[in-house]
Parts: sequence; structure tokens; C-alpha cells
Amino acid sequence: MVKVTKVDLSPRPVEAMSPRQLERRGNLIAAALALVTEIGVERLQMRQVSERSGVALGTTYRYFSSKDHLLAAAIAEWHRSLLTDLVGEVRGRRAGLTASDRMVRFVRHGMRAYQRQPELARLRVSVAASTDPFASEALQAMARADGAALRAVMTEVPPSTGDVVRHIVGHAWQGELTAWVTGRTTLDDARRRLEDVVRLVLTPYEAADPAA
Amino acid sequence: MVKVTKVDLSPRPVEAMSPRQLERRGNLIAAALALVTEIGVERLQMRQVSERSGVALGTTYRYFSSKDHLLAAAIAEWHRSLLTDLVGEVRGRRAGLTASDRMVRFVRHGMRAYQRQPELARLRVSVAASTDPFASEALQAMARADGAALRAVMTEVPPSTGDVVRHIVGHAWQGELTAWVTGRTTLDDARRRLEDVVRLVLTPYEAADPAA
DNA sequence: GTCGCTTCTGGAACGCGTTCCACTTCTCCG
DNA sequence: CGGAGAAGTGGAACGCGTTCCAGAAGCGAC
Repeated sequence: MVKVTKVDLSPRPVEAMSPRQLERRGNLIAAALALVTEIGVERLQMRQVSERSGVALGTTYRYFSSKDHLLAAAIAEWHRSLLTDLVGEVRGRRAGLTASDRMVRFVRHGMRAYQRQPELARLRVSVAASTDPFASEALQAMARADGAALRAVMTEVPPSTGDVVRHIVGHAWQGELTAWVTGRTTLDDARRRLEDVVRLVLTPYEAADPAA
Repeated sequence: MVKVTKVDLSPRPVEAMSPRQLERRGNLIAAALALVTEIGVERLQMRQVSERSGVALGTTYRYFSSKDHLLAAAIAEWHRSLLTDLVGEVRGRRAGLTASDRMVRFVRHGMRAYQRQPELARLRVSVAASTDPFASEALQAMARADGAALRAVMTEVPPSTGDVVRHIVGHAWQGELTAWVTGRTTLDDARRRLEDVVRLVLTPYEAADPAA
């Protein structure tokens, strides 16, 4: 009687990882981010990521189901930290800015951050269409974080339309980023258009933030 | 003295093709579309496309710079024909529908078309982030066609805000399609959200179509 | 300790996009 | 028609994501 069932080789859930494993996972993500900013997404190869974080190639695939999964996790992490920066920045302004003004500041700073790290913009765009379920999950989490941040910025928009407004801004952001990164548009045009979208969709809520 | 300069191996522009070459190009696109609907984007390989259109693999690369380029050209072609269908459909309704109503019909029919051809939806999404300049060009053309179609549907929106509205709808469409195709959302939710976006952004123009 | 398990390692191997090459076939000008 | 340059052919070869395998740690239970 020979053992026939293969061991499960799909990545363990993060919650089920030992501290040692969590550290490895973190190293892999860090290595991926570092390599992307150094040499670009296009030139990044899995073998390098493994080597730089001191694990065998096969091991990398026990933490991430695919290159897409790893990259999605990486950009999600970076994007999350960007979001808290942005929310802080907008909150920092104590004046009674309108929701529209605040949101414009928000996306403007966001676009500038991507401008400073164009390779990360490329990364975000290139990973957005991934069909790897694990990557998809990471991207979904990123979208949720986006939603929460946007909600924090537009406190005066009622929940009824708030969802739709958030989707509009999120999709427009992603779309303009894509258009820029793939060379279909200049960065300035992308930023301008995104701000136009924000203004158009938020003008109904011109009243100053009651919480200010 | 040895000849050193390599021959130009990037695809010739379409305008500069002989009829024979145009036919080949068309065959390649047709084969790609057929194969995509038969077996899906993921499983499609360049070798099959070449074989099915009776051309050597190397030749395929003299017509399209990359798989992305071929696929972009293919989906652009299909999408263009879809757009004329949709515009016709909306125009066909002679009643004095509001811009918002017409646009909702437009995107609803559009989403249904993609629902009937889910592999083409996948194709559109998977190609959207391509950085191949030739692919990018094809996608840009597709976006222009989209813009023209949307303009035809919302005749009563003034040009000042019309651009922005078109971008919103375009990005939301692409975004929801992506979310569906990558399994981050159900098709119904995607459609519903897209229609919400359309309605929110077009309600200011509720007056009936003056041309009706 | 040591047995039994999971995990990790190093490295070979596979698949498919892409490139290259030596050769044949077109095409079209004189 | 003849001959030069462009375009196409068939097939080998390369690069990198991904998979697989046999053996070597790592680690908890007893």
C-alpha cells in the first residue's frame, strides 16, 4: 500500500503561521518591494526574491501561490501604509474644508506618492487583473482599506450614496493610474482628470465638514 | 565589410499592408478570438494561433509585437462591434427616455454581452494593463471608440462635464468588469453597482432627450 | 534522546512566450 | 525573364514562472 495523497502545497493562511514563518513571509514581501523599486516589476524574477530573502525557490511557493500573489501582497502592504499617511495628512488640516476639497487633496497626495515611486504604480497596475485567487484576496483587502480611507475623508456624504461615490473614486483612481503607467496618458492629465472626477461627484456635498 | 544592421522586425503599420497581409492579419485576429472563446485566454498559446491561421510562429510576430498586442487588437475589434450594437439598441428606442435611462440601458446590455462571452470579458481585463506600446495603442483606440459611443448616448450632457462623466462611466465599467472576472464580486453586484454609478452621475440631466 | 511529522533545500525539469537562423518563396522593377 | 530585396518557413534555442523530487533539517510527543 503506497501513500498516494499528495501533501497540500497551497500557501498556509497567515493566521496559521508560526512567528518564524511570519518573519519569512515578511522578508519575502520586503525583498519583493525592494527589488521592484530597484529594478522594476518587469525585471523582477522569483529566483532573485528567494535568493535575497535566503530561502529556496520552492519555499517561496509555499508562502505565495504565484508571482502575482506575492506582488499583490507586496503592493497591498505598501498601499495600506500610504493610505494611513494620506488620511493623516487630510485630517491634519483642521480648517473647515469641504468634502470635495479634502478628497481632492487626498487623491492629489496619493497620485504624487505614486509619482515618486513609479515602479510601485506599475506594480499596482500590473497586478490588478490577476486571476490567482490568493492574489485576488489580497487585492480585495486593499480595496476594502481604500473604502475605509475614503469613508474617513468624506464624513459628510450620507451612506446611501457614499458607497457609489467611493466606487467611482476608486475606479477612476485605478483607471487613471493604469492609463498613465501604460503610456496612454501623461501623469498630469491623469491627475487632472481624477481631480475633475472627484469634484464633479462631490460638489453636491459642499457644506463644510460638521466635525471640523 | 559585413552587413551589421538588423532588419526591422517590429510590426508594420496596418496602413502599410498589402491586401494579402491585411487578410493574414485578419485571420490571426479571428483565430485568436475563436480560440479564446473555445478554450479561454489562459489556455491560448501563440503556437496554436499561428497553426490555426496557417502561418509560421515567427510570422505572427511580424504582425503583432507580442501576445498582448494580438489580444488587444482582438478584443478591440470585438468591442467595437459590440459598441455599434449597443448604440443601435439605445437609438432604436424612440421614446423620450432620459439620458440616465438610456445610459443605464446601454451599460446593462453591455454587461449582458460580456456575460454571454465571459472569456472575452476575461480577455478584455487581462489585456488592459499591458505595457506593450502596440497593445497600448490598440487599447487607446478602444477607449476612444467607447468615448464616442457614450457621447452618442448622452446627447444632452454639455461638453463641459461630458468628458468627466464619460471617464467615470468608462472607468467604472472597466473596474466592475475586472472585479467580476477576477472573482472579487458577483456579476449581479457588478452590474448593479455600475448602474448605480450611471444613475448617480447622470441624474442632473434628467430632462428628456431633446432629439427624441 | 528518538520517532514521526512537517517544512526547507538544491537542483533538475517542464511549458510557453519570444528570439534567432539558414533557407525558400514572393514580389516587383528593369 | 532575371534578379534583388522583402516576407515567410520550420525548427532550434533561450528565459523565467512553475513544478517536482530526494534528501536534510526542525520540532513536538513520548
